[in-house]
Amino acid sequence: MSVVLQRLEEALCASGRRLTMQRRLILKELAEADGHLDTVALCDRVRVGDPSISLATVYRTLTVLKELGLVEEHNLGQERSHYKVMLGDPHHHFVCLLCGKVIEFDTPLVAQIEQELSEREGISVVHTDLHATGYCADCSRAVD
Amino acid sequence: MSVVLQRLEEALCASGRRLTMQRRLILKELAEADGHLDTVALCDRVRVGDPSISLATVYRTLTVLKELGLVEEHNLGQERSHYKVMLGDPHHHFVCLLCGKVIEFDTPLVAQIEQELSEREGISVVHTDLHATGYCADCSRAVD
DNA sequence: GTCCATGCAAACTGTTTGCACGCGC
DNA sequence: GCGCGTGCAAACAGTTTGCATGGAC
Repeated sequence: MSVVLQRLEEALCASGRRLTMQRRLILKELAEADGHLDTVALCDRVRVGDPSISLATVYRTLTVLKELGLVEEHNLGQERSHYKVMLGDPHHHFVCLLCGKVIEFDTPLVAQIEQELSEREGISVVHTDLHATGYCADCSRAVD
Repeated sequence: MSVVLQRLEEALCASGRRLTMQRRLILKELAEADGHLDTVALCDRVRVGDPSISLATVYRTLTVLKELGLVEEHNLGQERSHYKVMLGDPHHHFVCLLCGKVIEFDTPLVAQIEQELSEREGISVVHTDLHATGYCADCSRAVD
């Protein structure tokens, strides 16, 4: 069992909520997903373990996880919301305007911006979210 | 008539689309709104000028404006999408978590990030939106 | 045994679309 | 006059919720 899954389960129990089989499966898939999952994709993967799990349960579990700050919801311009486990390094997103592909990246320049901003404005930056849009390599070629 | 409104109307005409009364009203409200507007707020304001304008028209017009790159859609975690006119220099936002104050800023580092990202991933970045949160100078002092 | 969590289906909300009419060009 | 743009209402998609049952504690 991965350490991420373990931490998710512990946090859920610590909040006084019950660790049901459905939640266990949902946490497992979230922990194993390396990228973002939307609600339907998550539900599909969870149903491999138990086909009777309903989409409503997935939504309710995600709501709980958001409340606990264990998971982050992103609206990247697509039809459905995407969710990602927040344990791990912060990162940013590039979304292709044509095919919707999401590329995650991180760069020390963001920290540099935060520092510059803090000094210039006398503010205290807690979190920075960078969202780039454009055309991915494949779609750039297709346009030519 | 503001220069922003004028540029919006010109851009719409230049794209070969018709400048109807409804679109005129929608562009006017978008140009006058200093902050972000969601679809319903925009429709309400437009209906002051003409109560018969439908929400569908607002959505259709916003879709056109998005296609032309005149307006940007933001999903800031709220129920509805927000839209903002994109004319003028690009800039980014810092929002104070306590008092809600918004500080607009720009930094060459963002362009640097775009370039780095383009080269590393082989992508073509069209637009980058940076959204920082934290505590403004006043609120930082209040917390101490 | 208590009561939270679930499955189901229906309700809800934001957004899109089909259609006939009307207006910009 | 042609054809895009509009209003209306219905359709749609994602998400939430009411209710009775079942399982975690």
